[in-house]
Amino acid sequence: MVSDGIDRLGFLIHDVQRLMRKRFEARASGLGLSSAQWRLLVRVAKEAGVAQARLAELLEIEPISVSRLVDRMEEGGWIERRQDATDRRVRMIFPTEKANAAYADVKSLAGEVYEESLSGVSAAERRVLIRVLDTIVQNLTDGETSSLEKIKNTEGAAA
Amino acid sequence: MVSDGIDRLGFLIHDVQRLMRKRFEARASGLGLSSAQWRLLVRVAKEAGVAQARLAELLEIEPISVSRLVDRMEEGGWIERRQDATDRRVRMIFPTEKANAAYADVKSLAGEVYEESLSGVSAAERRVLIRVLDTIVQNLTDGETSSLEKIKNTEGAAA
DNA sequence: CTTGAATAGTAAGCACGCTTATTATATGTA
DNA sequence: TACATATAATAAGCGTGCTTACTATTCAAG
Repeated sequence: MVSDGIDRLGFLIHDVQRLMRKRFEARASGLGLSSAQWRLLVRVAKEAGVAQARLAELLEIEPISVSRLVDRMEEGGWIERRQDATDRRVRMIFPTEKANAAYADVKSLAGEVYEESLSGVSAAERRVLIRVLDTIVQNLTDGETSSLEKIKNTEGAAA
Repeated sequence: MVSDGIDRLGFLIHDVQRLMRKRFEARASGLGLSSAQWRLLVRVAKEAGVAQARLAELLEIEPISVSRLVDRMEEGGWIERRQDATDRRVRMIFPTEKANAAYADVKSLAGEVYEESLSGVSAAERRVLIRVLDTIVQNLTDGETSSLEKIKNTEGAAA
């Protein structure tokens, strides 16, 4: 137990997240999509017309962060804001044709990054990895379940 | 293989990193140390007098990021810049007494966050987790080994 | 209907990462 | 020695997250 490596968990997770994001963005740089934009796009693709506030819940970031992310993605031609007819406070978000066209490409690109990441890792180890990461998310989400409990986050996300 | 969850790896890693950072910073908020500052402090504690450029290598961030992080940490009274006598370009970084005093506390605090994260995860699963994460770091670090190969990153980091 | 609370979105300003460019200093070679 | 190159640190400006505070709009209670 002296050196099980758990004391490096934070550094490890941080490094893995950083390296995966970096590699993804290097691959996707030709498209002009960052990983944050890709995460948002996945949600919008599955739920066209979603309101920004709902996106903030789904992505678990603050509404203001969605606001500015959507600003840049609208400028980039990835999404489109439309007024809701019945509630004038709401901006509905739709993917553009450009986004729909890029979707499959970027998804398979993300898959490539995952495969490169997991080179030399057995199927059994992969299952443990995913299960443990799911557990960590659950453990750390308890206690701030207020706005999250209603989110069905388990329907296969793509990246 | 249809639904092994690997297609969620990026999202999972991202979520875990975000949640762990958030919880750590909530705990450490009383001290005024962010997780980025804590990472830097761990390095400086082990290698007092290290140059900023070396810190950038160790932390695997850009020198300019170190520069501004060090600015804020100097303002916060965590570290101190000193001129190198033999090379006037170099600023050597030293931890302050305040940093040394807080070190053990923050380290055990980080350990608490890890334990909360891994609640319900067996010792065997923890070993797999750490080993797989190490493998991912290795897989994704290959090919950009230019400035990293000389870094002994394996001497037990604390958080 | 009117008023007060809740909700959707944005603004301003900060932390921490980045790229690109600049300044100061060392170093290696003609 | 002198000049070209390399290195250490910083500046400027951007992306993506945050907190706090604001406006516009809707909804609920009286």
